Amino acid sequence: MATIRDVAKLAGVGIGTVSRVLSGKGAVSSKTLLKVNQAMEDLNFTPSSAARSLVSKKMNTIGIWGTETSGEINRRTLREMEDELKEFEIHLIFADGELNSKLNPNASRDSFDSLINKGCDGIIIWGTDLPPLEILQIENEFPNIVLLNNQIDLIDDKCFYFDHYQAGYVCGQHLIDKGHSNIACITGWLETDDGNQRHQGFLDALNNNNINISEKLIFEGDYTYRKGYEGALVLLKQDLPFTALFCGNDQSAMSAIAAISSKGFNVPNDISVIGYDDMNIASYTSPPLTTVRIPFNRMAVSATRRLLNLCYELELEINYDFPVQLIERQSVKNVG
Amino acid sequence: MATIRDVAKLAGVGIGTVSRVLSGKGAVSSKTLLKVNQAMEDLNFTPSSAARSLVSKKMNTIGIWGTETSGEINRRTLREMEDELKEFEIHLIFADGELNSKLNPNASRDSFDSLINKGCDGIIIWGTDLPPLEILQIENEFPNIVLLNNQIDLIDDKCFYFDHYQAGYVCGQHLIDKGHSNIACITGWLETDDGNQRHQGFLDALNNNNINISEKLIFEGDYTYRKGYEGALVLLKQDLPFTALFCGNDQSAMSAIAAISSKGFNVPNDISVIGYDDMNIASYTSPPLTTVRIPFNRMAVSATRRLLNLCYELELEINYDFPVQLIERQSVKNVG
DNA sequence: TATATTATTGGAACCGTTTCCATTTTATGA
DNA sequence: TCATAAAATGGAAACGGTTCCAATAATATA
Repeated sequence: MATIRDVAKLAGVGIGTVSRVLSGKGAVSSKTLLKVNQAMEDLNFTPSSAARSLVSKKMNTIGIWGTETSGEINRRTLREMEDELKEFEIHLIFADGELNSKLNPNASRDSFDSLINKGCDGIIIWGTDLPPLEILQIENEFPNIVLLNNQIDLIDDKCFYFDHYQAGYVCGQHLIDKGHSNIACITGWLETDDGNQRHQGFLDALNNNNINISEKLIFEGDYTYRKGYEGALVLLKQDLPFTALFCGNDQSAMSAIAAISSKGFNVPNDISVIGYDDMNIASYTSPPLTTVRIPFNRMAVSATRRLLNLCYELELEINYDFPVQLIERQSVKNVG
Repeated sequence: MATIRDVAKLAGVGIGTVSRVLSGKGAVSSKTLLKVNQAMEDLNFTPSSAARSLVSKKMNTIGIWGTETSGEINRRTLREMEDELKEFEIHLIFADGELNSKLNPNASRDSFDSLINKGCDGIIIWGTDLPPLEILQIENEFPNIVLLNNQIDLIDDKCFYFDHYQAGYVCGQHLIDKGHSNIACITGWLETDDGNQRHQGFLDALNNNNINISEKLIFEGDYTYRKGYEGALVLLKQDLPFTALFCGNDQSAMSAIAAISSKGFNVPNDISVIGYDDMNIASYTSPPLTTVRIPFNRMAVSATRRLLNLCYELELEINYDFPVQLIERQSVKNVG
């Protein structure tokens, strides 16, 4: 591997000159420029990123940590974040926590620390797996962090999140607007804040419209296909009829539809179903899914930019407001 | 940030001693060990990975490149690969090529090169976006690569792939075994080798059983939900009746089912559908999807290990054989 | 006790950049 | 033509580790 000294020797110049050519900063005469470029080409020179990092104290790498980095919608997001980084020649390093971080907090924290030890310039903390106090503590000695899908008042300017309460409310209101009053629900994962918020918003929409929902028609899910399917079967077994079902995410909505169909009911004629997320596939389920679109990508891009600003003294434009949008397809029927 | 010299000074020892403690190699007396560890703790010392890389010429980072890194099944895989690396404190860096690499080969190659420039110790090339000749050329000057879902004879020991022909054959045979003889098909993306192979296997199964398939009942898809949906509608419009449909992947199978249902037909009573991949959701579609399971994770883990062996002179056990498995659920009906 | 081994230790040299400053070259103006 | 300012250049020092070897301390052996 050729070094800057090899290049300098071949071009007959000093190493300072080569460095100047490399960085494009500092005066270099045009004929020197030519010689140096030629030498670089001849030697197939690539600057060592390790040496650069050593002196610049920048790794040009940011980490992303969390357990929410699975699932289709999230992967799509990752790609957009990468695009945002590409321009600045920053790379993305992953460290997923354990899948069940609550059960094994040490392993999670270890994988987080590995990102710091690696020397990442900044870290995106995705989700709510770390307790707020621990995050504040981290932020104190390592300020280059940004929270995605999480909120802590003291560092609100580093937090990017949705109004899940609002989105849940919109879903509840939509079902009511369509004339439903016997409504069931398969919640998201209530251990998570956002799962709770969307549930609360949904509940309050019913409340404000003086619609009661029986405890028996609330099934506690966890965002998985499995729980969606199970949940729908359980709800169907109650002797309380319902005409509409709100699901905590599209995945449970899809498998709930499958369960409902398997029992001989029709969606939306017998039961309307509304999802949450607007995954790619939501347009192609049978029937196509009415759902609420969470502009996750735009949010992730803003979080990425905020971190870029933090790490590299940039001033990229960022956004803190991510309005939610109801997408009407065919899984909710008007029972006016 | 404390350096090794700070630690040495505080502990009252030489830097060589600190380095020995750090690496655990070389003799250190027990009381010195104690002093040094204490000093490290007091100073909150973390060795600089840049400095380490500079001298060791190892980045402890491997890259993963390709356009196939989206979609549910693949993200799941990524997590397993990470797990494999964690043990050796290696991190994973991403560089997705452009989504349409064929349309924009330069951008793809750029993102690949960025991984090399970054100094990754090795690279996993995922998919068939790079022409074989180009890969061989790369391998020549940068031997630490491994191919996932791609095969090139000359470097077969670095290639990890399935027998998609075999899997396609299994699907065709299964439909025939179930008594179907009027069969339609929504292919995978035929621009890709694996898309072609599974299609060819499928066709040969029909051929060997003396079953004809009309050109009109072959719809060229591309693995997306959209094409699955469109394709099913197009096939339904032909005046050729069919009782079974083979889809190039589960995603198109799912949306094909949605399209078929939307036209008032029932799966599997009117039309049987068989998918390909066995995604998570395949158990929760309506009806649950009969499909062929591709043990992608196991393959990816082997590829990762092969690369680990290549980069760090390890001898992890690897596997080149990944048999495919038919998963019978309820989307294929016996028309005995 | 003197000598040969072996265990520990310190630190110079090096890895490949960037930064900075002193020096040399070139251009400018009177 | 000469003084002066501006442009271009070379290279030492620094970044923070690892490696290696010479020096010293501890232990074993005769």
